[in-house]
Amino acid sequence: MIKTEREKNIIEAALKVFSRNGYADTRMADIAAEAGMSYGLVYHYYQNKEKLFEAIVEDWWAGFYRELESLKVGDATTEEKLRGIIHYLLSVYEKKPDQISIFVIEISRGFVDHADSRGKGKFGRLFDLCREIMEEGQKNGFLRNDIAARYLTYVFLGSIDTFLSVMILGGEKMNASREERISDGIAKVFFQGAVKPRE
Amino acid sequence: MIKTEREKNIIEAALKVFSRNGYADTRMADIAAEAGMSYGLVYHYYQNKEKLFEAIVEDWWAGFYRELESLKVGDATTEEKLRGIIHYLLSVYEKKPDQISIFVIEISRGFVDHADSRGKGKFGRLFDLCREIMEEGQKNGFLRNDIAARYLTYVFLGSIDTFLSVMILGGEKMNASREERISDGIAKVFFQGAVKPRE
Amino acid sequence: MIKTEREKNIIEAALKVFSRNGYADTRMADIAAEAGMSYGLVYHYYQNKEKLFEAIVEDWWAGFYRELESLKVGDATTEEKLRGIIHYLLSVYEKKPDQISIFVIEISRGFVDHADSRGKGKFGRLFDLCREIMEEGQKNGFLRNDIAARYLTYVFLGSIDTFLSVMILGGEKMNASREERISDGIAKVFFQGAVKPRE
Amino acid sequence: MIKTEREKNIIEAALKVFSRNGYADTRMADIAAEAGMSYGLVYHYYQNKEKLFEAIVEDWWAGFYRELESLKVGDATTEEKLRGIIHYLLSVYEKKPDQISIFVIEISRGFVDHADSRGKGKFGRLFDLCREIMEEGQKNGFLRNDIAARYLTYVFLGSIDTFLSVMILGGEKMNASREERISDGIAKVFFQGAVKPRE
DNA sequence: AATGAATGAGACTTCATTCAT
DNA sequence: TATGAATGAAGTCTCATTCAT
Repeated sequence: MIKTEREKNIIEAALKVFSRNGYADTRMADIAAEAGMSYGLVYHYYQNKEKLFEAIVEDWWAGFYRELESLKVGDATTEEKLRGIIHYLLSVYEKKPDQISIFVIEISRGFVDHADSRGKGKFGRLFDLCREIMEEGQKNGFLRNDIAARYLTYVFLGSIDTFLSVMILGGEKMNASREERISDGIAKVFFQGAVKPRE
Repeated sequence: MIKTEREKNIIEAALKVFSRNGYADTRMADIAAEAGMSYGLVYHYYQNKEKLFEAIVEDWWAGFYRELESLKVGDATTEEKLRGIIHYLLSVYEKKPDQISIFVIEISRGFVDHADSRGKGKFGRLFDLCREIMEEGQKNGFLRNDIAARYLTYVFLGSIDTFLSVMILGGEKMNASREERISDGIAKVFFQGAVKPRE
Repeated sequence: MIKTEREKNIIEAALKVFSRNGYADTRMADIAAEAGMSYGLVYHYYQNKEKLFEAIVEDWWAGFYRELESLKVGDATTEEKLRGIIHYLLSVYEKKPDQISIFVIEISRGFVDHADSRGKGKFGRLFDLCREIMEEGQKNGFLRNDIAARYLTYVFLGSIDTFLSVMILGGEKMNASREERISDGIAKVFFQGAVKPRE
Repeated sequence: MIKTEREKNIIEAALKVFSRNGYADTRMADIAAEAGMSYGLVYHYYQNKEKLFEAIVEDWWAGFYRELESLKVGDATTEEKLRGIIHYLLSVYEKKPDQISIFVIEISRGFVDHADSRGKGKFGRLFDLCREIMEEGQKNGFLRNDIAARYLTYVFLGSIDTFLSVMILGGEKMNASREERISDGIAKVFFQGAVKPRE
């Protein structure tokens, strides 16, 4: 899927506006204005608003899956893999907060709407991939197996998701050291629990 | 805030439709139809769509805060309090899934929009209440204090939120025994971590 | 046309609200609120908004005609009669500014609309009565007859009308001495002209 | 303020419909139909009904002020200047009766409403300009100064206004010779008074 | 490629009026 | 008499989308 310069412009602008206003409150004209072109031209490249949104979502998932898959098949330990996911998501937030914003606001929730038009299936695939890593971790004895792998997945992804949400909500800036601290916090709680270990 | 029968009708119908279609895709006419009345009557009771939505949100938070506050000030242990929150949210889901749906879809995300009109401040208060319980837990030595209380809060609420989201997404039915199992799963992971305890 | 207390309440309230907001921007509910009753009751006495408005207009014209007719048939001089009209209108403004406001805003202009529903014919009758006085004045040699009586009428009524409009616009309060001065100003210009008389 | 052809179309159509039905009873759809286009297009050019109306009013005043200012600063006598104003207004009526109609029906009265949105301030400026001419006339000894300049202004403008109103009401057609006669009638009464001069 | 004029479905909302109580 | 719940016609306005240029 090679993109022309124009297409990249549009996607970038759309990302910004969708993440700022949400899908419903975004007008094609806003996106065009943000991209510095007429809205007619946006239609030249993207059939309609829905398709444009999907293109963004597509981009997002494409990158995410690439990362996830490579993590999954790699020979890292389960802990490393899961830390890798946390790290990946937080680093995307650091570099492209709008993209995460779309993910959080429209995809991870909006998916309820419109059958699959806004990514329900894709979201399911994320869960699946993650769950497979969990199952692997249970099989190799690292993770507890008195709790279903999918439950572990929910807790895990939910934690990250809420962190991201809160940061987006608060308009918080991210930087490498902060990311380090947060990543570690999520990982620690997830792996060892919130209860203070007995000395 | 005493409500007439009609007002209850409307709120109930609105809850159903908003949770089914999301705020943006809900028409006042749909709500009126669901409530079996003309849309004019809806306007007789609620100034406009936004205000009607707010009334629902208000109801939700009112109930939630009541529960949370009573949990917070009670003399239960930190663990019991946190389990109480999990239990409360899952049980509301069991009894009134639409209400949780609104919470998850529109409030916990939509709050980004519209300044506070969709509950950003209220959401903040939830976080605060929860964080205070965490701080108490840290003070009394139950919870680890190498991780900020607000981070613990995020992981905790994020886990529950994702569970709820996934169940809503999947249209899953809840029942008491299932609720028990899920509650326990979330609590276990949160308290003891996902790592398999060494025997 | 005997009116009950209730009917007088309504007319008074309607007068106030119509004059404040204009016909189109007045809601039946506003009138009812102003009258301290439910709008259902307003309908009990007046068939609809149009009819209620007409009743007010009717009242207004009834009083005005009574005055005009009595002036016309009286044995006062033409000058006295015309001064009488000026005086009457200004004194009504002093006592019931809302009533004049209705006259000015809705009747003297709004009459263009709705065929006769808002008083076109009545307005014509005012012109006629006034013109007859002018004609009489021309006949008895007081008024110049190189100008059509109806033109004199327009100038005469137009002057008063504009005074009233400006006062209403400015929210100006009227009192006896002021009324005296204004009456005299209008009369002087109308009778002797604005040009400075040669000494 | 250069206007496209379309904008002129719209203004013209709006002028016609507003003057025919009044502001409140004019629907945007009517204007669009009159202009032979969809109502969407009207909104493409004018933000909303209020703004469209304002644009018309703006146009009207712009032309009027241009005339008035040039009259005021010219070196004509006071009498010529005032006759100039009468002539201007009547000639506009002759050429564009709708425009005068708007002025008379909605501006010169409707200004009471909506703060300034319908031209209260502009109307005040007209009074001021006219009053300045009156004051000049008083200073140079042409006009009587036992009557306030603003009172002279009211009588003067009121006379013209009523003529215009009556003609609009009667749907009267204007032509050059008639205009001549009316102009002269207004001027004569205003300058020399309605009283028959003693021979 | 590019523009933005043009269209019209559709949503929100108002408010006169009716009517059961 | 009196109330205000209930209805629905009608109007304003938005905005995705099409299309001539």
